[in-house]
Amino acid sequence: MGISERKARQQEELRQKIIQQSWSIIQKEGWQALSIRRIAEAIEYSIPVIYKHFQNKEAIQEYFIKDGFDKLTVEMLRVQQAVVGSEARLRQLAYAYWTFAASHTEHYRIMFGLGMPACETVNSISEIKQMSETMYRVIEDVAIEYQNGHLDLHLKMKTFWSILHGFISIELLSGNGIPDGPTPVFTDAIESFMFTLIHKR
Amino acid sequence: MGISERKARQQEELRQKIIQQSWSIIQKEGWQALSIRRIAEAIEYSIPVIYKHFQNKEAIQEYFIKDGFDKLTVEMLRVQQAVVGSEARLRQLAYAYWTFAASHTEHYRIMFGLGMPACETVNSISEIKQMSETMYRVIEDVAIEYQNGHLDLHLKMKTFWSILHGFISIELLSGNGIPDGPTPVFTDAIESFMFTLIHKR
DNA sequence: ACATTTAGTTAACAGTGTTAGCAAAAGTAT
DNA sequence: ATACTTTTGCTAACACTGTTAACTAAATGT
Repeated sequence: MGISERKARQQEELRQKIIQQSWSIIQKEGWQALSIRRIAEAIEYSIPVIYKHFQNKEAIQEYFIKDGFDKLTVEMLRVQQAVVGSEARLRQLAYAYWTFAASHTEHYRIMFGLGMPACETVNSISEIKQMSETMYRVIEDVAIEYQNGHLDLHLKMKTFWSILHGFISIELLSGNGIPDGPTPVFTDAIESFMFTLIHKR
Repeated sequence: MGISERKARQQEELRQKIIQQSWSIIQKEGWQALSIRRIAEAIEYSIPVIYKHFQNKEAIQEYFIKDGFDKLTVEMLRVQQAVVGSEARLRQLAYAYWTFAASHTEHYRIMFGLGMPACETVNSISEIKQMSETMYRVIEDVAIEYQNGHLDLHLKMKTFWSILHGFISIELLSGNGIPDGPTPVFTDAIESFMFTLIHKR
């Protein structure tokens, strides 16, 4: 009875084909250019088959948002392995975030564009939760190491994320794309933030 | 020869009607719901007349973006009159920014959504320039008062704006709308920033 | 061999931005 | 007042968009 397995496999392949062809269109011509018809043409199937794999176009966007946060989380965790010390790890986290936005700008735009699929809040998307929890843990490590565990670390995390995203959005606004490496202003802000984590007052 | 004046006046009225009806649709049903046909219906004219006043839909969006930055600038300047002292004025500026985003959330979304009309960079939109220059001057006043004029104030301004926008975007992400008044985390971040402006090191 | 499920199709609906071509009204000149 | 010109606005269409109902043909189960 390997038949249904094969079918399931083929369906999964088709789903992947939808995803990868969609991504190819997005990379070449931007999210704007992605339409159901273009996808159908690219995968060489008729339009309605797409709706067998994604409830609607919003679901495709949602997939890429989740995928983006997944990749960002993986990247954050990866760079940490290369370095020891909670402080250095937090720095690395910030740079990984910047680098992700700089090298996957279109993806970053989709993730944070005003088009956040309605109903769902940030807490209901587990991929975002994972990302922010990864952030939280690294911040926590720094605070604990310097005996500042009494700080409201969730608020600290919010602040950290706001700084990261803030700088990147303003950079995005200026049109010239995001510089490859973190700018001095950015690293300066990160250092300032770390200062508030490390030193009591 | 008051005829052509009257015509110009009527055309201007029609343009205003397009703007105000568009805004009414946006407020009631969001930017998503705004279509040329809906506007045409609302102003009780046929579709092509809209193209006499705006080159295309993007131009309408651009109008609202500029309008938004104008209003934000006005608001920033207004709140400053109520208070004396460069430090207090910078604080007021930050609160005005927050309040604008909180009370005109849809407008703020349009202004910063990934849909920034292409070609134009932040420097080519004079309304954005005005806003950021208003910001700059207040920051400059603080720096000068504390004899920190040697700082790169353009970078300081970028940092300030990044903080403001960063916090608001993250707040927007969480879905529950922006709290009416600035949150403690936000004011804390603003105070930290002002600290770096005031104290030498 | 027959019935049933499933995969995939065509064709349509209702909506979008945009524009070419035309009619009518308004203004100008004789 | 008549003829001409410009302005103003409309109808109708084009080329798209997301989405779905209804159908065919193939694959599977009995």
